[in-house]
Amino acid sequence: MLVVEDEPAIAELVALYLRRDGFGVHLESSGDAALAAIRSLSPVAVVLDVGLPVLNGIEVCRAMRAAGDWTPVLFVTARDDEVDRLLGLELGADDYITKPFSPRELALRVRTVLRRSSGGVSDVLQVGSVRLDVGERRAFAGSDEVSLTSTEFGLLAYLMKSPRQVFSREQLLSAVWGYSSVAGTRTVDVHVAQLRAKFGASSPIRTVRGVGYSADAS
Amino acid sequence: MLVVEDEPAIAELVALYLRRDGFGVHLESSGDAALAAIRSLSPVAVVLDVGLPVLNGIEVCRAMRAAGDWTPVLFVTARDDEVDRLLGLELGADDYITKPFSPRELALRVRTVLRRSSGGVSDVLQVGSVRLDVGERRAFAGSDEVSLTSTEFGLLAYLMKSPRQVFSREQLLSAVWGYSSVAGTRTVDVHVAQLRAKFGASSPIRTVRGVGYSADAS
DNA sequence: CCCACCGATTCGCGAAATGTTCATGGCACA
DNA sequence: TGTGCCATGAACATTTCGCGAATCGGTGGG
Repeated sequence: MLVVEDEPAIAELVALYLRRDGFGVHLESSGDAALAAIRSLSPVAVVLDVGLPVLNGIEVCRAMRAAGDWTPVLFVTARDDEVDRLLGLELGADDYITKPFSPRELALRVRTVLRRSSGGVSDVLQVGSVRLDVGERRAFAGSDEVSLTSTEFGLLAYLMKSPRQVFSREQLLSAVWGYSSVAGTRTVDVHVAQLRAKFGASSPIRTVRGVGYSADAS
Repeated sequence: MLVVEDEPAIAELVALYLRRDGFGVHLESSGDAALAAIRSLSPVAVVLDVGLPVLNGIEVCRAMRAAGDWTPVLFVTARDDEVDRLLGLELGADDYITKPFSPRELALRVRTVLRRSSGGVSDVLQVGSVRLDVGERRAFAGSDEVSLTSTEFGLLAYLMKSPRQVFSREQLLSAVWGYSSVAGTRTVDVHVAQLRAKFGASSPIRTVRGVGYSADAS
């Protein structure tokens, strides 16, 4: 997954959410660097800001297509009038999203674009007997479905994306709740408790005293 | 394969994608030239822009049908209300797609149209006990027919094309209402409520709080 | 054995998302 | 031109969820 965006703050935020959804993310800030990266990295999809300086997103996409590269592209546009330009010309895109967007929305669209272009592979996470279908937003304990809220799902998904890796409460807050969150670190505990209650004995969340939590089979 | 489109940029792009899919593509930019080309080339299918100057797409199709030519036609329309006109006129259209469209989507539909016209298979979507005949635009709950408006049908069909996949309200608006739609996201809710009311207990629409909706059996 | 610290759990409030109803206005069709 | 259907958004009802505070439990060090 390649993200091309010249505003570092936005780029970081987007990367954060995509990584949380299990994508390997590489960042670029200019059009020509993007083209080089696309050639060398062969990403599964490209998130492309239209308003790049010098070589803009549309031109990058056109160059890719002209070179025979059909990697899925998702455009990010700043304003509605840019949308109109998109509408007329660049049908080479697979989807677009308008700023300001919620990172969650972006991640959803990326998955949709990938599913459309690659024939319906939905990404499934599994740790122990717990299974998470990210595309369908469903959770299972063995064969029983467990109903999770949005936050619970995001938290569990983030942990399960990196099994056995330990995350601090602060890490989890910024990753799952976002940078602008005002929630206290105790809130993480509450949701962990909630998850454990819902999964019972098969709960995959391990406490690492003095450090944080991790998703683990045992 | 004949593509009739008066905007050169779009025509070129569409041709690019169709050729990539192995079709031989011929381009025309006006209605009367299209009719001549159809007679002389006998294409396997025609991609026809509704908004052509002078002789528009609908008239071209009507002329073809009147002349006994039942070559599959895929309409490209700029707006949803044109869709209604298409359906109301009950032309021999085999499918339609709204601008702006993803070229991938177009290629997909062309293949579907060709398959249908050669094998006579009408595509039917089914989730749980709800069945949607896309070709005839009819909906059924079990064996009972349910009467849907065109917006309701479009929404339900889009959801059922990707069962269990979750779509945000924004995604649904883009896909069903069109990119240039100005409708608010709550409008989606209203139509979901309509569909649920019409299908009652067998409603296939699942709410995913904080994310959106999906079509689902359970 | 006691104390301090950390984590687990419960509870209630406030906020946000969703469901539903209704009035308006536009558009197609007669 | 009149009629009726339907999309739309506002308004209201309802449910759900996030969050912090308080309490309880457990663990390890002194």
